[in-house]
Amino acid sequence: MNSFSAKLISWQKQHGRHDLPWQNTRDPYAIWLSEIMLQQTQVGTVIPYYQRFLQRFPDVTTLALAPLDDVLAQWSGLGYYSRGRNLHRAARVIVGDHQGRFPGNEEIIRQLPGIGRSTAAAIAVFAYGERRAILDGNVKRVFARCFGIDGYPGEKRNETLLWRKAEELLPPPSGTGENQIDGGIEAYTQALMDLGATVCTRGKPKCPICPLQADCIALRENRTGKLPVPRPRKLLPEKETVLLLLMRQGMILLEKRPASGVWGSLWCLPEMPVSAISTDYCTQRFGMNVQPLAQMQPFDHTFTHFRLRIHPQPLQVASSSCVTGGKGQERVESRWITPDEALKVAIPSPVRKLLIQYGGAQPFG
DNA sequence: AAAACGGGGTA
DNA sequence: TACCCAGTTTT
Repeated sequence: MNSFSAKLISWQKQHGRHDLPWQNTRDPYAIWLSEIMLQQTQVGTVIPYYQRFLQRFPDVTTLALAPLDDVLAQWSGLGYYSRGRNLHRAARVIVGDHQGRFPGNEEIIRQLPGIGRSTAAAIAVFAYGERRAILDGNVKRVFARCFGIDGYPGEKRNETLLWRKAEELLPPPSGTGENQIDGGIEAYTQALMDLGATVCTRGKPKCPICPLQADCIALRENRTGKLPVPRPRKLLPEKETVLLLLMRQGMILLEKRPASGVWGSLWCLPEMPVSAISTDYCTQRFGMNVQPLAQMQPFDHTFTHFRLRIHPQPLQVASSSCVTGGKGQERVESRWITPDEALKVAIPSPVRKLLIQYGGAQPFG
């Protein structure tokens, strides 16, 4: 047992998290679900979704047989809907290609959609006790500080180094040592995650209570604030758009976005160029007679690659309007829906915010 | 306003 | 393989 893993395992037993809903199970399906939900989403947010999801889809077959729309409805509000789509796709692969049994080892797990190297390793560790290295954002931060790794961890060279570290530091295979602790790989893996989430945090790390404080290069050199080094900055282009809140008899119009590009396949408010005049635009595009309603504040939504300034435009649709379509448009799927129902389908977060905000300010309709 | 975050897609 | 992309929250 090397001292690094020994320290972490013993820390985990005393100070780690032990009562998360997906701990204390060996069901690979439940563990898989938790790992996917935990990508890019914090524990506290995940828990209620995780429990609801498992109730509705208790096993992989139930999930595979369900319509995608039902899956995305359960996912609604969690964001990153491609995770939900991949989850559903993977469930169908498991039922179609693996007789409905969750793949029994890391190599096969990793071939499923939505599962990369780190996620596959985490599932294999917690479900099967396989001895595999994980390397998620938390682990990268812990390692970058502890070993004083200079340079952006996403860079190829550093990433290779980090993966090598991650594998070297694994507790030794069970059955080989005298002080082998049972469940070592699980406790070790959980320790790395918990340490990154609760102690070795991005800002204000709690170094005085860290089990690695004696080893940590960043701490010794007073560089915890400098490591890991941030991703190189790029200038963000700015774009602007108008989102139309078309109201008609208490319903609002949503459109399905194209599968590729921003907000792919999500339900969204109709978009209009800022240069257009809303009344003209709606006549042309939808064949609707509309009247502008109360002004709303523009706000920014930041993507990784650009900043989008959104101008919300509420519009009252004359009930006499023809609502079945305008001229020359490709057929985009669209639906009138009550704002309450809209919040239950897969919508991007700025649209969600807008609906909540508008619903709070005005009674819909 | 910046940083993070893990996987997918494409050249 | 080496890029670049997407979507959202936290700090």
